[in-house]
Amino acid sequence: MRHCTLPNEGLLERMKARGLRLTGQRKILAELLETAEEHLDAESVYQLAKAKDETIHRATVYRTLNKLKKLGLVDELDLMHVSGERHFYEIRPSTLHIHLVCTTCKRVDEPDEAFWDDLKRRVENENGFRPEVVRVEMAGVCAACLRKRARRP
Amino acid sequence: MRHCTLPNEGLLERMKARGLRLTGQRKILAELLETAEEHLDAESVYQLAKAKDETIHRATVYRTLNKLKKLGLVDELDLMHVSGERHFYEIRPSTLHIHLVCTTCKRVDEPDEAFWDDLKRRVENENGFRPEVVRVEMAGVCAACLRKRARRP
DNA sequence: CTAACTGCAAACCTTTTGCATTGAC
DNA sequence: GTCAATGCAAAAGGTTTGCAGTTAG
Repeated sequence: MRHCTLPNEGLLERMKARGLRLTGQRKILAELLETAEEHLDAESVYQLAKAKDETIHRATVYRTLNKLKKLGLVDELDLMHVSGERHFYEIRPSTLHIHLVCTTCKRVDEPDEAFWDDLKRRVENENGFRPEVVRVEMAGVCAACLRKRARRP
Repeated sequence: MRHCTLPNEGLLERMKARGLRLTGQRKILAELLETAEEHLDAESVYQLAKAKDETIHRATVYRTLNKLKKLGLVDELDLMHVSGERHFYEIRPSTLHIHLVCTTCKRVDEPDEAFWDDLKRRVENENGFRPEVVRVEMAGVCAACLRKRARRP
């Protein structure tokens, strides 16, 4: 299991391939999204970007995130509102997102994708629906918090 | 498979059980949420409510939806942004939500929950995570649109 | 060169809040 | 009667847009 660190090489390349111009601002934003250790909302992206380039503007962040979203290079998540109303952005890792959100410590983990094929096959067979992008979000209690809870009940 | 019509008796009763006062406005809102044929966003809820009671105010709709959300009686969904940025509300059917969103016709279906136990058991065994609320959203092509596509390729 | 992109500021839209009043229990 | 809930209006918050200047390709 990994903790939200996708070694997702080549967002910039994929942006270029889709015809986007690789401006300085976009290079910063792409790098931020690629190396993020946690899910970022628009404001966090803006703050981190501003730390690297004082002149970057909120509007640019919004415009870029929207563009990436429309191209399907980035996805917007609410993580079941466990952390309030914020919306988070992440590079689209594949066609599958699985997020385990701990309601106790707010940590988000992304488990391995072992059951993806089962899930997809079942939906295709039983419902005639052909899944293209799948999002699975579970809110619950993570292993660490379960252990803590067991120690101090 | 059903089409987003949950015979979900008793939202009002559950509200009362949680200590909420059953005002005229809340009765209208509860009925709307219970009988909705499709997922409603806040503005739609407001418009439908206004049709039944001219004096009802947006603030009341927001306050009520928030209250229901915090109590876990209602959930907020983005349905993978297939229909833009709108957020939808639905009565929490159980701890499990499965939505199949067709990217072609925008229809949302909710399949039967046969694989729920598998999914939960696997996450619990493989990741030590205890799921409490599970949301599965799939964007793809529904059976009807696949058939249409097959006829006119 | 030129179309795409940016910064800026204003506009926009959705949601929240303070306050006086109303109404459920 | 009391406290929660409402309507109203104003504020807040987050996001988008028009425009003029800049820059990647």
